[in-house]
Amino acid sequence: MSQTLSVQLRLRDLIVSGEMPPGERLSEPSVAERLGASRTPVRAALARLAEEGLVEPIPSGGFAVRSFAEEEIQDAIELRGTLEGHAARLAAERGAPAAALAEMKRLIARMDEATSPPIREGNFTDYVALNAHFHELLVETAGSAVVARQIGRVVALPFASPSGFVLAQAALPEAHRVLTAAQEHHRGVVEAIEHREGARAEALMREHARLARRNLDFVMRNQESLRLVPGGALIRRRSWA
Amino acid sequence: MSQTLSVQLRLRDLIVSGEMPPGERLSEPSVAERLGASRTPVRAALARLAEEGLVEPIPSGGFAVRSFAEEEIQDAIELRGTLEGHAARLAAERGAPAAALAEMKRLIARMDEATSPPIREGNFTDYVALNAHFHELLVETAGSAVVARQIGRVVALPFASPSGFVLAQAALPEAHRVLTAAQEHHRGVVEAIEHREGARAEALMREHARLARRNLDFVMRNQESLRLVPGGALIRRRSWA
DNA sequence: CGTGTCGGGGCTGTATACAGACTGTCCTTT
DNA sequence: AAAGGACAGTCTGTATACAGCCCCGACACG
Repeated sequence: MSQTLSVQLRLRDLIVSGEMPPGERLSEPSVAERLGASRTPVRAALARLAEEGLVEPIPSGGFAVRSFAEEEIQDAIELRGTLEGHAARLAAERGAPAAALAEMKRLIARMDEATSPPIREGNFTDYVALNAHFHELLVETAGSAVVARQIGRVVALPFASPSGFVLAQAALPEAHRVLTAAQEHHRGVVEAIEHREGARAEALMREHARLARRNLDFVMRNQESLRLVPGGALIRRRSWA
Repeated sequence: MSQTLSVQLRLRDLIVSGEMPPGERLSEPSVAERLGASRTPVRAALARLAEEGLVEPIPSGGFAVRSFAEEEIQDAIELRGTLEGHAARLAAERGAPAAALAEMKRLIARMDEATSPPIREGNFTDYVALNAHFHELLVETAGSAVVARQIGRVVALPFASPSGFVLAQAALPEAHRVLTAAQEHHRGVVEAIEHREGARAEALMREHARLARRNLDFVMRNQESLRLVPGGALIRRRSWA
């Protein structure tokens, strides 16, 4: 693995895990020393993280760890809904290969399994992986590199990803109801794509993303569950400074 | 201006103008020598252009000038329509400041002027500038940094921008009709935002982008007009290699 | 004549040196 | 005592040196 990639991944981990608090200045020399690399790969890694949106350039030069207003995350989630809706509509309008549809149904069935009793340890992480896979497959099925790339950029923000809040949601009293609704959306989208119902597929994915917004609402009222959200330490409550 | 930025802009010009043909390999030393900078800023500039999508990493290392399939551009334009529709809907739902609406109306009026007789030299370039400004203002009015950033990334591809085909469209026999339709869309969107009609605003912006797809269709059948399109040299006709 | 191997050239990734700009502090002056 | 200026430390932007890798071509051998 290249030094650049290594620095990028480790730095992202440090940020997302909250070890680097929002606002912390990241100077090239300090990061270089901390991660044991020279300035050149550190510089490249910082530039990429800035592209992702996890750090931002500050006026005095260099970068700082970003923080995110709750509204901003709501916007990002809704935007993901719109983009995934776009992808679903494309898949429906242009037709999806039977193999892709079958695979999506299989994933849905396995998510059903993972969320039905008996509840075992690790069921939720199984669900998270399956869910992520489902969403990726949906985007791929749309068959547009441009769209896939764009969605990838939105999802790069950890809390905007389709699985960002699923883990925290386990602590939610309505966890079961939300999961049932989510699975109903999944089923509906596949059916809509199969029947070439573009508008329905699009509407469903938009509504699907609203579940994440509900989860965010809840998590913001529950500081303990916030720690289960990747990047949760970067979220600032409504109206700080 | 920094060397990095200078190299980035000049290299982009060389690519978009067609001086660097698609497929041409861009090695750091060659670009550095050609543009009179050292490898360090060249490297940074290439990375940014890769982010924009104008160049792509090639397996043997380094980058090459990208080419774009017609379908890909159609996809990018439709995606822009969806995103601008999203922005318009947000503006409508959340309400737009009166000043922004007034400014948009003013821009529309000036576009009317620019497209009505007497046709002067430069009318079209006026229109292009006003149109670009209108679209930027619309995005800004949505009031979401996340959405603005995302749209900016799609629009970075020159032919996906709202004004990409307007200039070439001047050669189109239906130029006047298309412009009239576009202005009708502009008027309708402002009205919809003003009346808080989110769905209408969104639908109009989507339809608006379809005009660009029509223009692309035409331009692809008219090699001369293709040269008026920024980045036209990068477009490859349906099914090359 | 075809194939395999060896060598050279060029390229990327990385480290590091250096110049200019900036920030923050401390001292001096009013 | 407060304000302004000078200085030191640090940072970024840039250039450049160096190592390892890959690709291509040439040459020799079967």
